[in-house]
Formats: sequence, C-alpha cells, structure tokens
Amino acid sequence: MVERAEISTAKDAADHELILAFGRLQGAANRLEYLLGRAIEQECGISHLMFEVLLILGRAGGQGLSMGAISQEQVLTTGGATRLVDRMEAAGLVERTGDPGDRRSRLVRLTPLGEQTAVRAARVHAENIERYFLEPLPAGDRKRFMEDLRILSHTARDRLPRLR
Amino acid sequence: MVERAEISTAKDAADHELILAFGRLQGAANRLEYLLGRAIEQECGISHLMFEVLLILGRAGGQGLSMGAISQEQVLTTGGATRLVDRMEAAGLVERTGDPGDRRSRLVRLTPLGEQTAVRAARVHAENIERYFLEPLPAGDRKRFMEDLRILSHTARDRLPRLR
DNA sequence: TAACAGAATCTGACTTGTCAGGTAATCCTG
DNA sequence: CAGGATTACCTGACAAGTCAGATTCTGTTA
Repeated sequence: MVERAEISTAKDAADHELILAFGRLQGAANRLEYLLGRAIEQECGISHLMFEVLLILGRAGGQGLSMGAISQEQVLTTGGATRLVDRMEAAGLVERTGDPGDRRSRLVRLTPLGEQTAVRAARVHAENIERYFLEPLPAGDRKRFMEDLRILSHTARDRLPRLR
Repeated sequence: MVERAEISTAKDAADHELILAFGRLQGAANRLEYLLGRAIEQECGISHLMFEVLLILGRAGGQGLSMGAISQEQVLTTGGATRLVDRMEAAGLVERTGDPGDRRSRLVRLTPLGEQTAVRAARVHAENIERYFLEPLPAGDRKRFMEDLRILSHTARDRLPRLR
C-alpha cells in the first residue's frame, strides 16, 4: 500500500512506455523547433514567431490581415499579437493601417522589406527542414510519413480549442 | 529581377509546400503540447516543465540528480533550471541537498509529495495522450507511426546541439 | 603548495509571452 | 434612435524563460 508500489501495475507500465515514446516525440519537436528558430534568427535577424507572421501575411496578400486574424492563426493571445506586431512594425517589416470598413480594426500588411525578408527566410527555412527533418528519415518512408503528419495535424488542429 | 518574381520558380513552389506541411506538423505539436500541458496544470497543479522534471527525477531515483543533469535533459539553460527547481522546492515537490563528493554541486531529489504527484500526473498524462494523439489516428497506423517517431526523435536528438 | 584554468550553480537585467481589465467602435433590439 | 451587449484592439502587472557575468569549488601543474 505504499505509493511506490502503484507504478508496478501492468497498466502503469504501459502508461509509462507511452509517456516515454511521446516524450521523445515532444523532445524531438521542441529541439527541431529550437534549431530551426535559431537558424532563422541568426541568418535573417527575425524571431521564429515573426517568421510565421511574415508567412501568414505573405499568403494573405492584398489588403493584409487584421490583428485578430493574426492571433487566431498563431498560438498567441490577442495581447501577444499586439506586442509581436509592435516589434515587427518597429523593425520595418509590416505596417498597420486603419480598416476603412471598421474603425475598431487595423489591417497589418507587409512592407517591401517584409516581403524580401519573408522570401529569403522561407528559402533558408526550407533548406533547414530538409537537412534536419527529412534527410535522417529512410528515403522510402518520407512520403508516407508526411501524409501521416498531414492527417494527424488536421485532426489535432480541429480538436484543440482556440486561444483568445 | 524584381524580388517578387523569385517566389514563382519551381524550386520556391516546392519549398513553399514543404514549409506548409512542416508548419502543420509544428502547429499540431504545439497545440498538442499546449493541450496536454493545460490538462496537467489544471488536474495536478504543476506546470508542464515541472512534470517533465518530476518524471526525470523519478526515473533517476536514488540519490537524485545534479542541476546540470536536469538542465541537460530539458530544453532549458542552467539558469532556467535553477529557477524552475526553486519553484518546485517552494512547492514541496523536491529537495536540494549538497553533493558530498563535490561541494559545488547540489543533488535534487523527489520528496514523498513529489513522488505522489509524479505518479498521478503520469496517469493523467497518459490518458490525455491516448485521447488526443492516438485516438484520431487510423487504428492500423498507430504502431508503425510510433515506430517512425521513435526513429525520428532519436536522429533529431542526436543532431541537435545542447543548450548551456 | 600557490596559482590558475575550468566546472557547477546562482543572480541581475532583460525579453517576450500571458492574463485581466480597459477604451472605442459596432451591432442589435425594443 | 437610445442604450446595452459584443467586438477589436491595447495596456499594466506579472510569469518564466534567456544571457552574461559573479561566486565558489575542484583539479592540475610548475
């Protein structure tokens, strides 16, 4: 009846194995994210989150996106988005203009510098992904693995509650 | 020669696809981590990183681990480890004692409360992993997928430089 | 054994996120 | 159309990391 004894049941042993395997996944994901984020920071002078926002804005094009749309695409609260865009604006990567249709809202749009940076950072990022993520995988597994990830990422995304 | 034109090459299109696919992976990993971390916080009253450290210490057993060993197992600098263990000590989950063999070093060890919390949190965590991570995957794919992850996590781990 | 390089940890200053609570504009609804 | 609910964004207070440098101890070596 000592607490220690609990961890020796069969169920707990299976749990432990699951946690270990999943921990390796999380560890790998974190380390990869760290590595890729570092590369972008050093080679392009922008943070990982700034890079994400540059990509989002590049994909959106045209008028730009509202602050709310940006924070919803990221794992960021609205307050966090405000501060991130503040820094990006100070760095000359984006500009904020009022939305003519809704004076509460503000549209965020890439500057020419922001576009150049986005293109260059995307290239660097893709190279690093190939190098660190795909290369170590057995060649025959890559395609199937990417497909699994696609499925998984969608189901996970749909299940997870959004931030405010 | 306009910068915009660069993004329309075939290579850049492939890069873009790779970045998108990988972004989904990162997004899923982050959202899962967020979700699982939240569950642990709410149900067990400890942060995600505290949980990791509890598991590490539980696995180590015996004398406990030095601060350096803890920071190396985590994606944490030594300064960050100091502050995390400070909070865990204040919460009564661990205790720090001097290492008799090296007076610079300090050994961190689970308290009885820390052990109980580790066991309980591990159970909650395993349940949540199954619910959010494995369940959405097609049943036949789970085993193979876990194996891929195992391989990948090892290669990624080996390639990534350690923090200080 | 004195001196110095290196290791283990801690600390001050800072960064960048969260959270809760503003403020201004918009949308309903009687 | 007045007035309350809601929406969009921002801000002050705080949390929890990073980083560089200080402190204390160890081990080697001249």
